[in-house]
Order: sequence, then C-alpha cells, then structure tokens
Amino acid sequence: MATGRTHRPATRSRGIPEATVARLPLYLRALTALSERSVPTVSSEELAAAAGVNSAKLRKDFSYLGSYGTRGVGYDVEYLVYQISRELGLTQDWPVVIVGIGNLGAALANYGGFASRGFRVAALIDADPGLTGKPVAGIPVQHTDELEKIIKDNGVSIGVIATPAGAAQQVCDRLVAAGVTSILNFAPTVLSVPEGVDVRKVDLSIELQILAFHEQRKSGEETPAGDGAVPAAVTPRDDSADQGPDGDVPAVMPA
Amino acid sequence: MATGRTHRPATRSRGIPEATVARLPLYLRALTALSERSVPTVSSEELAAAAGVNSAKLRKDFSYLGSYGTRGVGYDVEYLVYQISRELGLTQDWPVVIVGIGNLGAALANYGGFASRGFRVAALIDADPGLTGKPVAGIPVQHTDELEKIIKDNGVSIGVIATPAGAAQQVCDRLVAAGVTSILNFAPTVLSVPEGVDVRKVDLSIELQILAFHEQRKSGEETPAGDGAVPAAVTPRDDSADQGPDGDVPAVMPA
DNA sequence: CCATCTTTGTGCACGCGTTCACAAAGACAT
DNA sequence: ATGTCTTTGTGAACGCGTGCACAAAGATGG
Repeated sequence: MATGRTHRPATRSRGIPEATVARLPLYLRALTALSERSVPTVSSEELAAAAGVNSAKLRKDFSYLGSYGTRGVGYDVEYLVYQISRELGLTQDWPVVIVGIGNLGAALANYGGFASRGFRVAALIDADPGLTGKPVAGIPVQHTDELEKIIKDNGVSIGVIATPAGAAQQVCDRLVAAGVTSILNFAPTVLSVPEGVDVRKVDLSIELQILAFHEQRKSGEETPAGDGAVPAAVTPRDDSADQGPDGDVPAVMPA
Repeated sequence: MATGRTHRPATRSRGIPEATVARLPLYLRALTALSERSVPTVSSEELAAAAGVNSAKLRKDFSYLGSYGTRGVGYDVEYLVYQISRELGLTQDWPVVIVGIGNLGAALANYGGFASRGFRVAALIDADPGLTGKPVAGIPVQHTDELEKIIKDNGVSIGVIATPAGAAQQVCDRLVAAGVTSILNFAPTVLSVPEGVDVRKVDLSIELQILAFHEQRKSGEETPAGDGAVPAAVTPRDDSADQGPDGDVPAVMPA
C-alpha cells in the first residue's frame, strides 16, 4: 500500500471515513470484473470475498454511501459501480502530470489503468534537456521550464512525482504554486506542503523493510529480546546499510 | 502508500505495534541522513520533524524498542540506526526475486535503494522467452521455468510480483510453493495465500482514486448529497470507466 | 553538592475502525 | 395474503492508535 496522508486531521469528508474511502477502489475493481461477466447482482458475502475483506465491513462501508442494496437479494452490480465511481469522482476527467521520466516515470506513463479510470496523462515532464521532445508512451516529454504553463493550460490538479529525492521538494513546491492540490509522491522524501494539499506516498523501500521485519520474525526468533549484547554504542557500526546516501536515492529511477 | 496486509489479525509481533513497524523505516531514513552529516545526537522533536510525524508518537514508538534515549540530550544517531536496522532485520542479507520484467519490473531492478538496505536482487524472472538472457540492470533475465530452482538455490524468501494481474495469482502460488513467505504485489489483484505468508500490495490505481476523491471534495461540493437524481438503476450507464478490462490490466506494465 | 533546565518515557483519555450479532426488510413460494 | 427464508443495515462492544501532559531522569553550571 502506499502509505500516509498529510494534513487534514482525520477528514471524514462528509461522513465517509478515510478507511472506507481507501477500500472503495477495491470494491470498484471487483464490481467492474463482475460487470464484465454480466453478473447482475452480488451479495455482500460474495463481493467481500472478491475484494478480500470482511462482509460486515463491506456492508458498513456501503452504508456510508446510502442504502443501495436489496435485502434478500444483494446489490445491483451496475448501479453500485456507478455510485462508487461517482463518489470517488471518477465520472469526471482528471488530467494528471508525471514529473520525472526515469524508469519509473516511463512505467507509469505506460500504465494502462491510468486512462481506463477517468485519469488522463496530460503531460510528461523532465529536467533533462536530452529527453525533451522524445516520446514516451506516445507522449512527448516536455522540459521542466514548461511546468507552470502546462499545469495552468490543462487545469491539472493532480501531480505525480517520480524524480530523485533531491528534486522532489522543489518540484512539489512548483506544482503546488502552479495550482496542483493533490500529489502522489514516489520519491523517498517527506514532502512539506501547505494546508489544503493532499499528499500520498508510495515507497518501495519501506514496503520491503516491513516485509523484512515480519520475515525475520518468522524465521527463527534469534536474539529473543536482546537488550544486552549490543555493539559499542557510539562507535560507527560495521554492519551494512552504509553504502549509498539513501536520502538521495531516487524512488525508482535510473542511475 | 502501499496498502494492506493479509492474514495475521493484528500481529503485534513481540509487542511492537504494526503501526510502529510501518514507521520505523521512516525514522531509519531520517537517521541515516543525519548520520551522513555526522550529527551525533537528535532530540525526538528534531527527528520527528524530519520524519514528518508527531514527537510524542515517535517517542512512544521508540519506547517499544527499549530505552535508547538520554533525557536532557536526545538519541544517539548511530546507536539508533543500528537498533532500528536490527529490529527490522536489515543487518542480514535478503535475496529478492522480481517476477515480471515489464516497465515496472525493470524500474524496480534498477532501483538503487534495493541494494543499499540489505536487499539484493537475486534474479529477474519473466515468462517471455524473448527476454530470457537479456540483461536488465546488469542482471540477465531468466525464464519462468527456472523459478522454483532459483528460489531454492538462492534461499529466497521475499518475492516481488510485477506481472499483469492475470498471471499474478499463478506466479504467487508457485513462489509460495517454492518457499517464498513474503510477497510484495504490484499487480491489481487480491492474492490468496496460505497462512503464514505475508502479502503487501502497492496499487497505483487505488492511490490515484483516493486522491481523486479528496480532490473532488475540494473543488466545489457539487451534488451536495444527491441521492435523488440518479440515472436509470439497472440500465448500463453511459459514463466512463468502461473501456479496458481493469481486472486484467497490468499493475504498471507495457502494453 | 545543589539547583536548574532540558528531554525522555509513559499513564491516561479519546476517537476511529472493526467485528459481532440481530432486527428489519423484502423476495419468493404457496 | 401469509409464512418462510435470505440478506441487508446498524446498534453496541471492543481494541488499537494517537496525542496530551507530566513526572522522572539526567545533563549542566555554579
């Protein structure tokens, strides 16, 4: 999962809990699959299984949207697809810019799911002049100098940052100044943004580290509760994690 | 952020809350940056600011690891880096395989942060015979047929799935059968795994949809609480979200 | 050695999210 | 029309996570 949001204490925006909002896309995906198989209705039990959640949770989630089910029958698939899409704001077109066209940026540009859900890649932006004009996923890369103009001309309000960490805050500031109010950040940095701007973060490194933690737990509980046998305190430790300046490593980028 | 975990009700593994574990990598990154600037100690206030969290939360998080601070002074940077690294299991080497070498898989393979934190890309695997042998990020791609052998020969316990959604479950099953017990899934599917296997999911599409929700909230509260004016219920709606079979769209993949 | 000042570690309260369990609602058969 | 059966919608209880606020710990200076 991408982690974290910034600001907005616990914005139960109109009564829809944040946790529920995070699951709506999951339901939507499952429902879309059912829709394609022309399944007319689903029970909360079936849909919950498809989405990988508890059926009680699903029903409570839907209850925040309204009473869209029929007791004894279940939910009308098409109707629910529409309601969730509308609730998520997916019935309108969202122009998006991707800044930082490295390996990851290119991967994102090629992402099929982008276009298929109301999102449209309005522009690809990179600071490397050598990239300017070169088409990626059929879209010519534009230079960072054009950033403000692109945002304004296209009415972009969602930006994706796929730059190295060192450039992320600067790019973020420019995006925000130009009018972007939602940011998806792939760079391994904590972005600071003014009130009213949403930031979501996707961090591969963190996900792997969390997995490693659980993995360590599983394979042998070595050093049961070792508070005693620690190496010299202040002296520079000799173990790993010392190589690259992690703070400057691109999220997922070329070298 | 990447979302979700599977199984394990709320595994407070040895008393360390899941929420805390998820923040440890954040602290570690901030600490590493300080370490590189040769800063000897930090207060909870400073470190919290750098990591983008509340200082009380940070102190409580650290309290789960032990009493590693000095009152009136703060925390010893090097010592804390070591303790967190150890807690996360980053002092050992974790061989990782990446399955599905499309745009995203390639991006992941090139990810610098991989190697710099105890993770080592042991192999790249793809089902396309045309890719077999071709080097990506300096590592030759191997064919899916070799999957089981690769896992066993290298003692791999962490697998990354970057395949199209349609192949994800099958790949997952093979990984698990071969001995993998932690999976980072980039494919937009709910993976079902046996007890004891951890799955974390990173889903770009979901992140964007969550952003869209908040974005919609911000720009004008149109249809204030519209339960009334809905389109024909069961009839196929005419709005967007109808194009691609979303369920089969690769996470972030070539066409 | 004592006073002061800084900063940690944590007890406590609060709120969100999850889950259970059941009453109400409606479909369907007779 | 009535009864049965399925499935929703939700009240209530519980547990986790967060943040406040403060006492204890220790550094530092006189």
